[in-house]
Amino acid sequence: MGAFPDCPEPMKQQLAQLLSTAVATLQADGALPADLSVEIQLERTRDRKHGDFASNLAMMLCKAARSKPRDLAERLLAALPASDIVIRVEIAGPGFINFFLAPSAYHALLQQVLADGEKFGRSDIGAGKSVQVEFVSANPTGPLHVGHGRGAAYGATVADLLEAVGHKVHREYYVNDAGRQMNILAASVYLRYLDLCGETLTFPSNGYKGDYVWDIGASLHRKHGEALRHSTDEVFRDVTADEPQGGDKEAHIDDLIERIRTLLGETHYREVFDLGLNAILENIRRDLEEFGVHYDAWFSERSLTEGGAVERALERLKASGHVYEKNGALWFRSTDFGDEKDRVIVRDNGQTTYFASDIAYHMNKLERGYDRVIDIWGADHHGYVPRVKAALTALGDDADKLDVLLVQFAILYRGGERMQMSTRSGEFVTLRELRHEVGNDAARFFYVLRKCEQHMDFDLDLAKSQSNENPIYYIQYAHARVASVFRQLQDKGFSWNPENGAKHLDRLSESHEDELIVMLSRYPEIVEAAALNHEPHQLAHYLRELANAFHTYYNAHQFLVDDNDLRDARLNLIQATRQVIANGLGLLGVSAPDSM
RNA sequence: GCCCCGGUAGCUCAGUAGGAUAGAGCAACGGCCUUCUAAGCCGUGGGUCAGGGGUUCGAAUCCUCUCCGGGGCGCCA
Repeated sequence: MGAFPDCPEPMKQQLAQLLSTAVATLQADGALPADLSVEIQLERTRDRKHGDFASNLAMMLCKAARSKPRDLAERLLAALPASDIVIRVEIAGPGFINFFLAPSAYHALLQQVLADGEKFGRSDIGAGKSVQVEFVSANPTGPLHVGHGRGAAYGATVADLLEAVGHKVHREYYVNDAGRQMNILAASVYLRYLDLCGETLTFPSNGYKGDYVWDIGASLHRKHGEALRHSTDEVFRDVTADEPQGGDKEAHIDDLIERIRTLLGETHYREVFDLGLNAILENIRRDLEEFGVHYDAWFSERSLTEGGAVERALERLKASGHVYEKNGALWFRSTDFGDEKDRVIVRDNGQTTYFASDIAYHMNKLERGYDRVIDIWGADHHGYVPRVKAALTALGDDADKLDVLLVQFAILYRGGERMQMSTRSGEFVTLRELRHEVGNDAARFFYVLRKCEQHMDFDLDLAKSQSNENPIYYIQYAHARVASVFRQLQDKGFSWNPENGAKHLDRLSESHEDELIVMLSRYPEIVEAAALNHEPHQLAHYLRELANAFHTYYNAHQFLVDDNDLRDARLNLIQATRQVIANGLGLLGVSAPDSM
């Protein structure tokens, strides 16, 4: 443990070490095949009658040993080296090896929590490996809505967890600042501007209808007055009819974009475009920042095109021989790599597709030398995974370095009715509204309470009306209660002597105390599992259990007792509890208040 | 049609790379505040783990089929 030379190996690792020594001994004796590679499995027991940790090792190896599980367990037990932290080992059931830990092991752990403080639970098992995590990356065509919130909370927490276990994490937002959607936004802004100039027009059915588009149109008007105004007749001349008028909504908006572009000229058009882009991007940035979601980089899609990266990616693909021309377009033969069909990378009109940019982007990510690259996408993009991996493989890159984590939708209900989440129609609940309604803490916690592949039903009315019953308050309350106890210390004429407490931890003999200490000792294992499996919900659930153990203890026993030794020992315990809750909530981006 | 995710208590969900008698919250019911914050605690009831078949010492967990729900299958991004 290079980063923390003072802290002993976690209990679990120590026990695993004992078992592997025993296995090696049996292998030397010929009781087990020498070439057998053994993976030690140890797990927390569900019932303390079975000790603290259990291993199914004997049952796993009984075939290789040509022996009954219980017999093998006996031999393993005999070969087990002595250890300070183990008080007893038993064989139980079909052949489980159950470890009972010494109280001193738990007492040492308690002191370690106090000594490590906010570092407790962190580790360096990530060994400094670099990981890039890209998440949210919503198109800057409108404010973030509650659907994006899940990706934001999940991505931020996964990133923080990975950092906590020793990875070097780079958080990135991919800004889709090129492409058709942004042009539609620019056109929408311009049309709202014309409206404010006094023009009468029918807004395209495919335009962005949200109120924020009016706002951007208004700031365009403030800046330029009527200088950019063109008559409705001029703008809509020769434009394909919109769908409600019996035409084609896609052609209608595309024609409008071209028309507006021509009328404004490239400079002014770009100005309108950038005004929309920057206004929305700034809004998104602030929103995420307020949500406790921070980025190291905002990566522009346009920079890929302008910097020649797309061109370079296409050249490399061509050189790989997996590209062909058909119907005037350029295709990538992704079927060579298991994709279900080939994909266009340059359209017949000469424009590169979004996919082409994405190939260039992922090429760029790998060129930056990360050990791992994690993309967090909405589940609706799942079909996209094979083609991106196919492209990386075709480029000669290691596609296995890329992990795509798919986050299922949060389905929003209000008044029992399902709500649509369409940026285009302007009908959506923004992330900001949600944060204001239920608070940042509750929102962050709620989003990571379920594993990412689980669909999420989110009843807004319920979240609002029951905000006091949200589990987050239960956890925060436990933290506040500890703080409150310490505030009461002086009022009662006591003081806390942690050194004295450390000397009398054996006074913590109540079953509630025992259970709480065991819960605390699990924390490093939980952080590790949550990080490596990208499952923040494990930490969220753990914290609830920890809070439960604390509340139960709180109700059963008085901490501020007259007995100095017992009082100090109990204060050590609850201070450690407070520390672990604060650390865990911190990793989830949730505050740990001292009073509520 | 093909692909991805899900189906566990009335509701919302956990179940740790198969492990010992299936858990929690909410909802329901019954208790606990002259004592460190009752946003709390204690207790009760509630389940053919969607269904069939298979794999093995052992399956909610792995394989397979069926049924149900959500999403995806563009020269859109």
